[in-house]
Amino acid sequence: MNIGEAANQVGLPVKTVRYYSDIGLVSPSYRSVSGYRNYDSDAVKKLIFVKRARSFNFSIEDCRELLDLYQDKNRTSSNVRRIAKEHLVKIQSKEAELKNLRKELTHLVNTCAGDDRPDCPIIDYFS
Amino acid sequence: MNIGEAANQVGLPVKTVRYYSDIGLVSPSYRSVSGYRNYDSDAVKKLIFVKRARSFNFSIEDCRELLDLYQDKNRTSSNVRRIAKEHLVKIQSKEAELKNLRKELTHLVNTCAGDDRPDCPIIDYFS
DNA sequence: ATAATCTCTACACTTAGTGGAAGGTCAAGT
DNA sequence: ACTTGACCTTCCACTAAGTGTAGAGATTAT
Repeated sequence: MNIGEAANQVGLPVKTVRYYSDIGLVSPSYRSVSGYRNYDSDAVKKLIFVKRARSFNFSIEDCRELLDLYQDKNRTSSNVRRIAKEHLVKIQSKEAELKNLRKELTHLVNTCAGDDRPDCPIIDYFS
Repeated sequence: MNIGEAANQVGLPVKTVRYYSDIGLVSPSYRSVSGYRNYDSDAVKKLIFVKRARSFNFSIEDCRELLDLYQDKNRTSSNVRRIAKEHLVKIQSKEAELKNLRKELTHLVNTCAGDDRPDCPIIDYFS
């Protein structure tokens, strides 16, 4: 199928599928004589795989590695687990960071009167 | 003082301070004849202000707005509070999203044996 | 005078795409 | 056969917030 239908089936913008093709993440199964990208069901599966992995915030490079493992019949689950765990650590630290930010900012917002006077603890805090 | 000393006092890389100058966020107080940026204590204060606001993940454009309010003696704290609250909403939704990701991924990682066999619930989940 | 350090501008690169321009292709309708 | 419209192609520019590097000029120390 052409890129439009593939993108439609997967639920990604055509532009994104073309981008994945450009960077060699998911290549079309072949090109037509006139240069049209053609995706078979295998390529579509890879696109879906990448879409899911991306929805977990795995980077493109992570996806590349996971995709390799996905296709590798000799893979070991420990490899996949390693990537996932490394990613988990990043997510956890980002989550903790945001939690702190949220707490501090909530406090500042609650302390700020938010009226027509110029006094503002938020500004003061940053100054 | 020159950019190096200013950057040092503020605790930002020289590159970043130069960048802030380039985008007109914090301009040096003047330029020397030879073109060197010169930062007075007022400019340094602005840099510190921006550094703090950035550490709260406020975008550059937010910082621009906050900086305007910081300098505006006729400001109302409600303006500042509005920006902060909008930002807080973004932080909260991002935090919630990461929390979900973390939970799901934790589950997947825990379910995965991580041994030398190819069976992997993480890969399965993405497929 | 010379070497070391500091600064300047300008350009490229990063992530993961998105938007648009200019042009080629394909199927359907007239 | 011709045209229209939808679809496809490549290429370039843009996003956020800087960072890295190159080449050149300025300042400071020896």
